[in-house]
Amino acid sequence: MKKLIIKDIARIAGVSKSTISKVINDYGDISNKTKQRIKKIIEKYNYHPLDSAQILGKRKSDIIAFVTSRITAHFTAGVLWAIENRARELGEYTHNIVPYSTFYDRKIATDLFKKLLYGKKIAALIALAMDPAHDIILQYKKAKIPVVLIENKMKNAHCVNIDNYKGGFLATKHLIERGRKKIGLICGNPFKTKYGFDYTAVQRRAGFINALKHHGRKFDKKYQEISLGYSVEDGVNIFNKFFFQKKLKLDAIFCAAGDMCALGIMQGAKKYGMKIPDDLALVGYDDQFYTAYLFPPLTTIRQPFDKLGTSVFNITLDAIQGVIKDFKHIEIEPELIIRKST
Amino acid sequence: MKKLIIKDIARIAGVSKSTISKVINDYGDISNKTKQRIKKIIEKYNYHPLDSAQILGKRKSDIIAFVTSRITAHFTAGVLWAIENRARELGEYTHNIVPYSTFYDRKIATDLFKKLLYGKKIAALIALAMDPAHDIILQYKKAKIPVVLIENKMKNAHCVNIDNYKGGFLATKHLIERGRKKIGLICGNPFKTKYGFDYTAVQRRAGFINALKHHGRKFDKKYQEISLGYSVEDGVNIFNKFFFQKKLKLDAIFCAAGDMCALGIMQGAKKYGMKIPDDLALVGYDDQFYTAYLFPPLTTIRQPFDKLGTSVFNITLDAIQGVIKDFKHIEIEPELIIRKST
DNA sequence: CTGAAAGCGCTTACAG
DNA sequence: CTGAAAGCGCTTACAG
Repeated sequence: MKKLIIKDIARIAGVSKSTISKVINDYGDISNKTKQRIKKIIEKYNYHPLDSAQILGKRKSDIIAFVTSRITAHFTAGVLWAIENRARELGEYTHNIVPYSTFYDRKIATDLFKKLLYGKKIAALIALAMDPAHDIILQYKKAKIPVVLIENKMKNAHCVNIDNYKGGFLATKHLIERGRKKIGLICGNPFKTKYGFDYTAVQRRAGFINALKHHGRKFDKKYQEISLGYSVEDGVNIFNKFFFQKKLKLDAIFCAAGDMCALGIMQGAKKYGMKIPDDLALVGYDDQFYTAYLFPPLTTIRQPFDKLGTSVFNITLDAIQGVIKDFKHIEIEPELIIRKST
Repeated sequence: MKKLIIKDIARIAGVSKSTISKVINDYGDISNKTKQRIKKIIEKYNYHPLDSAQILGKRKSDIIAFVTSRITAHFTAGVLWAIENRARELGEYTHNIVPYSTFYDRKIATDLFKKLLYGKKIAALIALAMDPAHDIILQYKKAKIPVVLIENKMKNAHCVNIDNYKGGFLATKHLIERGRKKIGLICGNPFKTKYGFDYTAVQRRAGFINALKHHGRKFDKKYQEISLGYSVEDGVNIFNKFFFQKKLKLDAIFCAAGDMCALGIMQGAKKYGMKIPDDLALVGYDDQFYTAYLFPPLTTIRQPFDKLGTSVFNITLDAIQGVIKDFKHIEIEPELIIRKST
């Protein structure tokens, strides 16, 4: 059984290829009778138009590319799932949202952005925690392909963030209100380097510093450590740095570098007999599912994936359809989840 | 700046489109000089062939589809990442492995399998924990598109599994050797229903039962509970069922339904003052990263993602290239990770 | 080693 | 409301 093509279906239905094409694409100017008849034939013969031929014919594709360093990372996976679900809900672009990993490699990312633009004619680009060159963003703009950035903020692109500043502020305020005096901060790299920097770290740190100020306290650099790996191991190392190298007497830590890193702090505390929250209050970031089941359960900042995904997908659709004039910049509210660690 | 097409590059280089095409595809019969010269021009002008035109021209695509219920689920994400990395290592099909979620919906899955076959001309299909109809597998066979199944076993397809029987056996044997007398089993649905069944549950359960037999014990149905959600909540409920409804005096549980469910058992034990492992030994399944950091750290069965990913990708490549004659059935060894919960 | 021409399977103005 | 024909941007026998 050879694969059927549009010509075959046309012959079977006794009409022209044009007519079949119009039915496939649901164009208006076909009599309802013909349309229904042909739809049945398509169904019966299990005909599927070859999408590369469609793309070539239409001079554009329906593909929305979703680019990030690692599509299977926790936060990313949550966002992607939310976007896919939103797409499915709306019945638009289901199975046409194609995820790409760049393996944390700038060169791969740059090449990919170009390939998607010139070699795929994608309908839109969604990029999570990526830092594309301005030049590339401009090429997309010229080609009229919308770019939606998550966890970053740039000109000539739509940007959706979970308000990281607010997350930092909320966490810190909470620790202050719990009566904590010496609060350590752990965050990703907030400084610009040639390899890029972590936009969320900048924001969360600013929230931390401003919450202190707001309560009449000063930020002391000594109380800050940077985690590049966001890992449990980083947490353990930083615990040692705080308490044994620097010999600080912290009574709280805000781990803006995420729950995994906070888990490392818990390991350290456990090992040296420090009680959480009595001796040390701890706030994480992300609300990874297992944090609710730790002993003690971890207070943390929840990032509302669903809202984020919905917002991103809505903007992407609007941008593709040209409904939006200006570039949108959206901040989504994070949520403080209070548990027993504070 | 309009997008450049092959004609433009041909004009710029002063050669024919055929020649450009041959350079792009690295066909042999081009003088090295010309080849190098044209490569430079392609680079300089940032030319990217439109892949849908290539697919149409070549009458086949380079896309390997990766289909599963939810590409962002824990196990899936691990496997996908391993496959992507293997592809990248080999420099083959990078960014051409396209993941699709079927949202746990059989109809969506069936439609997708057909669309990929007829509408995409994919090079191969990898499906994880999917249960496609035999009929569909046959359609792929006829079209000579290789199908590689992970976590399932069917005729006319290559199958790669992590030996779930062995995982069940190892876990149970370990508990017996720790001197446990009354061992409960929690697993996914091992029974065939019209919605399909969980192949891994069947295997792990068989391993459990046989390990008992092997040590002169009998399997008692009373000691078995089924988790359909693999969730913490399921674990909590089953804990109550075992100890309060059935009033069993278990001294061990093998939670073949995964670490999350085992986490639920730990919650239950914590709540009612049962000490792990003293009162109750516990073995999970999956070795999700956080299990090492629980109190106590969880003994569990590790599923070697990397080996699995590598094996799957190698088979897929071989099958595409037609190097394999028969359908391969591979079992990968799981690993018992002993921690403090047993 | 290189090029002219036909073909891949669709879509889309345009004419009727 | 329907169809003939040109076009999308590639590849590929084939001829030279």
